[in-house]
Amino acid sequence: MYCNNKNYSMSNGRFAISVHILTLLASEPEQYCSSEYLSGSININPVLVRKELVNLRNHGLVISKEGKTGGSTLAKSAGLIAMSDIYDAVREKQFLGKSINEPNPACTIGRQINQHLDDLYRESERALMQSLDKMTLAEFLQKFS
Amino acid sequence: MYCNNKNYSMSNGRFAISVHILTLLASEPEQYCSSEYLSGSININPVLVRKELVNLRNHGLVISKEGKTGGSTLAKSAGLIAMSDIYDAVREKQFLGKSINEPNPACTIGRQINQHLDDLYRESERALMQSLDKMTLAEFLQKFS
DNA sequence: TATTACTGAAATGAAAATTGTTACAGTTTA
DNA sequence: TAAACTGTAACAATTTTCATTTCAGTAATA
Repeated sequence: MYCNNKNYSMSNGRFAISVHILTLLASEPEQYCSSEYLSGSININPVLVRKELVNLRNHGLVISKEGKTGGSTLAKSAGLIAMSDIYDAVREKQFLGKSINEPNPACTIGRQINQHLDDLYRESERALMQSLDKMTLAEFLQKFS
Repeated sequence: MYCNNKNYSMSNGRFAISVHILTLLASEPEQYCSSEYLSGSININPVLVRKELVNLRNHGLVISKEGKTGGSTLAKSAGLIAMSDIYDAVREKQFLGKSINEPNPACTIGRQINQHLDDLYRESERALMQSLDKMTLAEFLQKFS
């Protein structure tokens, strides 16, 4: 849908942070939550929250409003957002990673390994996505008592 | 089986590097390959290769021999090594990651999110492993012409 | 219309993680 | 004893991640 390959490299906290943001928004439907409020629960800097919100917005998961009383809210019902949508929004590069350096093209193995890793990753990421398809944000929220 | 949580944090190139190492070893059965040779194909520092070999050895995937004519070789037939075994060897922490900071325990969502993320990760990682189970190192090697 | 409370975004810095390098003791072969 | 390796530590360089500051722009509202 949209891809901002600017600064991030799919990795650490981004999925967790986006899930956290969206869960908070889902728990306060009809409300616009400020980045300050969100960052208070996640315990990270509000500017980072706003950066994640840019991405979630670009992927059609949240809507933001500027100005006083501004903030963010879910762009659609939590029942219509799957965990795989969130994964898809934060995903970049290949989830199992590649070596930073180019393998040796003079070597039979080195010359082809990235192609074959790509194939393997594609297949296993598909399995991962299928699993993440099974839970919606609404179902995830229900776990919180 | 074994876990060396010393310096690494499951992430980027390690899976790819370990697959590369093992593919090279599988392509030269009956031989002990030096870390120099392996690093030449991967295009990384031989010391890094030796560090990965420590891990693969600890997980029972390779055997190494010291001294002149030393090097490493597969500990078992490539047909008996699944990609999931390699994933398992390099895996650490949670593959989708957590925020570095502790979420706010005073918040209903913050207090429980890590527990629920754990559950989600466990389930989706199981799906990933099942997918990686399907290919052996021998099958992977066959793709190289 | 001035104030307040937000977002959006850039720029910069600090901290952490990753990768590279050097060095050298120990092992085995010949 | 020399040569060619492994094993490992220590440290440097690089890259990535996360935090902070700052400020322009927007919208509500008193």
